[in-house]
Amino acid sequence: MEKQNNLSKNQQIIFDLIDKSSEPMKAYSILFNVQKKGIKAPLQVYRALDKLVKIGKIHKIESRNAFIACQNSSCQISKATAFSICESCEKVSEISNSKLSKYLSNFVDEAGMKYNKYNLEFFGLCKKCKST
Amino acid sequence: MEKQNNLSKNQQIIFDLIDKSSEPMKAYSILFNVQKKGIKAPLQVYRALDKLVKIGKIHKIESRNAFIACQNSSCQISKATAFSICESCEKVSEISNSKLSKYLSNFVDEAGMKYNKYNLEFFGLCKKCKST
DNA sequence: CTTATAAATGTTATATTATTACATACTGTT
DNA sequence: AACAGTATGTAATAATATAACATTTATAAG
Ligand SMILES: [Zn+2]
Ligand SMILES: [Zn+2]
Ligand SMILES: [Zn+2]
Ligand SMILES: [Zn+2]
Repeated sequence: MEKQNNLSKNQQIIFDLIDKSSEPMKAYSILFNVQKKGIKAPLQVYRALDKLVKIGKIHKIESRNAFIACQNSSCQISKATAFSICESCEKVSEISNSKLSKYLSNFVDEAGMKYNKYNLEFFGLCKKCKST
Repeated sequence: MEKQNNLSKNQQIIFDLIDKSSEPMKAYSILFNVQKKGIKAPLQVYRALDKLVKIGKIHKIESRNAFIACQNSSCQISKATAFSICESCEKVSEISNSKLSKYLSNFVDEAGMKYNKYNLEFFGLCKKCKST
């Protein structure tokens, strides 16, 4: 049986906004967009973001300080994330490649250490930007 | 022939500090530590950091907003970085594993796209923290 | 229903990280 | 000397994130 994770009011408002956005959203942009719904302070946004990240509904793009909805219903664990980022238009997509995730999840470093979590960000030019 | 990259005064001061630090340093901690050497403003620090990152002498640990000296003289390109981060003691090491870097540099996503740059951060418990 | 506990909220203030804007100086090349 | 590129100095401000404290709501047990 799956874990239930019903979102609270603020969490739902903020998740809906991020989920319908076509690009990663920054915390203060989120704040601006939900003020009409009664969320007035940064902390209310950050608290919801923290929770949503923890349960894997969204991910943080660390190099951009921005948040994107999980595109990959199976990575609710939020422990193994990979993204492609266009350095020209800033388009971000979540990479869902089982070979890659297996390779990284099973990676053992020179000291024999295994990791329970990783975040990978690839940078390059997206199709559209490459062709122009 | 290699590119020369002589560091300027501020760049050298800041690189030396980061290089001799046993842990990643944050920008304002760097600022505090170099004030006696005449570097007084955040911008002076950030400018030196930008340059040092660009030439690959240091790397930014994105998830920590901190900077670490490159441990791997061969990655001066600063385009292919991988780190292990202990979630308990925050120890960070640069991973130098040619199989991993080849795998990631050659990675092609589902859309056939190749990337010229990546950053990978692994999280877990270091040896010391695991044993306690 | 009552009590206990954890999770979520509201609010103010503040800390931390990073950039804009503008003036000046240094370095190497022609 | 003139030029271009890089680096510096300084002040102000923007953008990102957390601390502290009071209150409320949801969940589960007794
Ligand atoms: Zn995901
Ligand atoms: Zn693009
Ligand atoms: Zn390196
Ligand atoms: Zn540790």
